[in-house]
Amino acid sequence: MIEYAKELNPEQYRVVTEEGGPLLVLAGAGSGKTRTLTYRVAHLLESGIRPENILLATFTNKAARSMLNRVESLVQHYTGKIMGGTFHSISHRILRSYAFRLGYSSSFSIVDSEDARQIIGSAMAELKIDTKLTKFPKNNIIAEMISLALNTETALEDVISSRYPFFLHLSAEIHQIACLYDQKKKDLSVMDFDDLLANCRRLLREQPDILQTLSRRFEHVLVDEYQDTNILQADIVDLLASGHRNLMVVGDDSQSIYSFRGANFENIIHFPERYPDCKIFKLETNYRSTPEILHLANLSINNNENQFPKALKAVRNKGMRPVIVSAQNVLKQSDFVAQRISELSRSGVPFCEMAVLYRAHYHSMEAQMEFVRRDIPFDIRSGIRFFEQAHIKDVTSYMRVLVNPHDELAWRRLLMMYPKIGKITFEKIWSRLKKQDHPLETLISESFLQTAPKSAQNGVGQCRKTLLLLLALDVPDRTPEKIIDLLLNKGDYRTYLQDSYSDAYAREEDLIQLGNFAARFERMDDFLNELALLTNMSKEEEIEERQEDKVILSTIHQAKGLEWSYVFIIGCADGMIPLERALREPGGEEEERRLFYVAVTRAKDQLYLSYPVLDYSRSAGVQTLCPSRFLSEISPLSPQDEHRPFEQWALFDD
DNA sequence: ATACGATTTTTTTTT
DNA sequence: AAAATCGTAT
Repeated sequence: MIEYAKELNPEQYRVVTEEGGPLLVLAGAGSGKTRTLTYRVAHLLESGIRPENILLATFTNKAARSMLNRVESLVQHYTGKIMGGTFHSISHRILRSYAFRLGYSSSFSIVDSEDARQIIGSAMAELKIDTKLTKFPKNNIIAEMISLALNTETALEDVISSRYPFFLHLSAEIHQIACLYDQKKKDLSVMDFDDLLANCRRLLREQPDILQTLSRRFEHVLVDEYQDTNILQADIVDLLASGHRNLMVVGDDSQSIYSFRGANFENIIHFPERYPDCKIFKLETNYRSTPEILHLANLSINNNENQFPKALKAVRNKGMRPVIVSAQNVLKQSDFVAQRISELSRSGVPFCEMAVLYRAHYHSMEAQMEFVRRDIPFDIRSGIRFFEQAHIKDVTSYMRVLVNPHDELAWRRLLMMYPKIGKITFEKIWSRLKKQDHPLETLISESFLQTAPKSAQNGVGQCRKTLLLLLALDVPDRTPEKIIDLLLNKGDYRTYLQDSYSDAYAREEDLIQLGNFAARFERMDDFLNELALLTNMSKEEEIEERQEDKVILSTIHQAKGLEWSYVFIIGCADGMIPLERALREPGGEEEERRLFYVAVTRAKDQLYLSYPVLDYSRSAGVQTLCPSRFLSEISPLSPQDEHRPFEQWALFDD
């Protein structure tokens, strides 16, 4: 038996042991939110709820996994599985069973954003839209518009007029593209990320029997990071909880940082209106940070109008005041960070207790170089995601055509790797292939080779050879691991890698790791579908959960929910955070301030805020930067004042 | 006509 | 660093 009263504080204890019904938990940063949630699940299990009757929606799959692992170690013996994961992965699993009720094949596949962009691109080509004559938005911008319209439930026209007013005159064309995009997805039998949510909601809304089955199955619904849900996700939750109303949502409106993808923190603000009988709990004791760090965080977030009033209380002993460092330029800034990290390391702090956070990936470039130069071990949690890298997508496209020979996007990627096959030649080949019942067999037939476009025959021949090798594998042997091995050692992919990339060897290692990772899945199509939803983790995270002693470099977004003893926030200049571009969005400044708040509250012991005075960008040239408004607005006092929430360090040249 | 290499631009955040 | 664009070679 777990001794709840001993292991939890009174605030947490009440949440954990509260009966069912709608519950809203406002959990400030560092208040033990995850702990509360895990103990609540444990408590439900101990009170006799069966695991399969619990649904736990989290913001990342990793968060769900680690929470469920913790539950498992709390409650020793339980069998069955709790359904946990992101809304996307939960929706995905639901749709696997019921997509046929919406007219989809139950073997639909998931396209990631790159694939989605491709489809939109081909829709644009098909509509003969001239992207040259009039300045037409690029396909990724169109994708953004369509996605935002769906996730915020606004008409495409309204999204364009509020966020992309300069393209308003093109909204008719854009609308056409969106329709054709939808059509194409249906024809290809694929869903994009948004479709997963939209279709799941539609299923629950339109099919009362399914809603009944599912809402009876999930007797208790728990939602983490509720402030980052969008309307679709909130609706899905409401629907699933519509019978029993055992719904607990946990979140912190001050940490809502995903409005760019449709998250609406009003979901959490208006929760009490949607559930007038809900009970509201507040977790306001911060165990993480020193009072000095918390003071700075509180001062900053108080500049936001739109929020629940809250007062985070620090319980830790006094520590060091946060430090502001102004460096002449980005190089000096990374110099300082690296220098300080070395000093801390020499004084015995492990690297993994330190993190460098920034607003945008490209802010971290100089720091990366400096760390390499000084041999500081580090791990980057931003930039191109592991599963989205070209070589990963290359080898999985072989797997995709084996699983589904009608997968146009996979064929496209695969064929275009071969010499003399570009966009046009692919279209020619595909226009013949797609009419076939068995495209794979057709492509490897002798006769097809002869009728292929002359210049491409060599390429098609090579491709055919490789595919024949793959097909020679017995079906039980056709695992990702074996396929990767074969492509590298017998096929031509290793040569291709070496010809195309300077870091071919590192990419080869990635592929081996991918093979290991894939071994977790029983079926290859499961693996391929999950892949699209897993794109977010760095390889170490996802593939091998090894904890290494490395400094973490991360965007603030990816740092959500994590903590380190020593945190460096670089680029604390106006224009970098708040990012100039983000300020143009409605509500942009407040969202950026929340982002800053999230960054600051990651720190346990020491917080360093640095910014470069001079910055160079190709578009604007050399620019003088000011300290972030989030710093200047909380320090009206003179620099010498002892009551400033931070102290300022000067850098000296060596 | 097409592929492909060189050059230029362009960077938010992510399921 | 990657994508988009441009110019050249085939």
